Amino acid sequence: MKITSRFTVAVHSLLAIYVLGKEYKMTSDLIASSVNVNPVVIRRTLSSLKAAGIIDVKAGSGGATPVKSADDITLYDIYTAVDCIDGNLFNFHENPNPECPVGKNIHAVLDSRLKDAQAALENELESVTLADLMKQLNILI
Amino acid sequence: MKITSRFTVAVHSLLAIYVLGKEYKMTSDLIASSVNVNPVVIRRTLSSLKAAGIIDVKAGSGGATPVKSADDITLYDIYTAVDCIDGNLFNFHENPNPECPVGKNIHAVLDSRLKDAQAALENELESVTLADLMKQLNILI
DNA sequence: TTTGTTGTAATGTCAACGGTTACATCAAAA
DNA sequence: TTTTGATGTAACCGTTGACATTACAACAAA
Repeated sequence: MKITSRFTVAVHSLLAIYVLGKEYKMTSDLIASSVNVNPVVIRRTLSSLKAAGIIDVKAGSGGATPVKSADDITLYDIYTAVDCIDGNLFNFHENPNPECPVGKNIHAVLDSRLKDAQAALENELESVTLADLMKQLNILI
Repeated sequence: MKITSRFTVAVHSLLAIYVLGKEYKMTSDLIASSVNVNPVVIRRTLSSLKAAGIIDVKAGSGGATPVKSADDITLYDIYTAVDCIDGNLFNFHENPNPECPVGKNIHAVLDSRLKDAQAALENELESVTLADLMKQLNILI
């Protein structure tokens, strides 16, 4: 099972907006042609990023523009903005048998371990900003 | 998106086998009644764990038994045994546009960050053994 | 008012998961 | 040797979520 590509699409879109936005009007069509997905997918992504206060999108006249500073946007912010995961990364089987000593205590034993693992992932995402990626990207361009 | 419950089902099953195995014959039916899923789901899980060399399952006479020491089984071992993920945790959109400066370099910029995040998750799973969980469980029983 | 764009609903396809039935295979006890 | 109780596995189903796509209303600026 994988984390939805909405996440990498969102990161890609933001890089496009923040890096190319001065030169071009960043419409959903233009971004879509860079990411190589349907423009509607981009509009949905931008809608989430807008709701999270990361960018602004102009209906009518068109174009997405930065709101937050790239230094203040972490990969974790993007990951939560596009709703990769609704709470728990790990699925847990429902209704373990409370009559069984293992079933009765499985949550007590396992829950915190799963939370720790998820937290490790999310902390790592938290440690990277969009500005970090832009620095790297500007060297390559 | 979530990591399949095969993982927590496998951990639950192993705890049952390692903790209750001395007292009971651990058949797929018995484990299924503790986990509260269909016995076939358990048989599939046990089959994976057997292929990974963690347990032995006796066809015919029935019952699952430990092979590896609980100290030598990490949550990561279980996670890989049941194939939660086939390589990359993060899905990446295919074919970003190589004509675009962002599309051309998105992998160079993002891949290592995603790998780091995934590694953080997996290292955390690697740091917990089945024996750790058994210790906790035995206190609660 | 025309034009280009965004917002969003609706629909279709596809893959994965988990549930379930069915049955062949197997090993040990009777 | 037959019976019994398990496992191994194929087959099929229903559900869910992702992503693609079409369609069109709403909108803002030229």
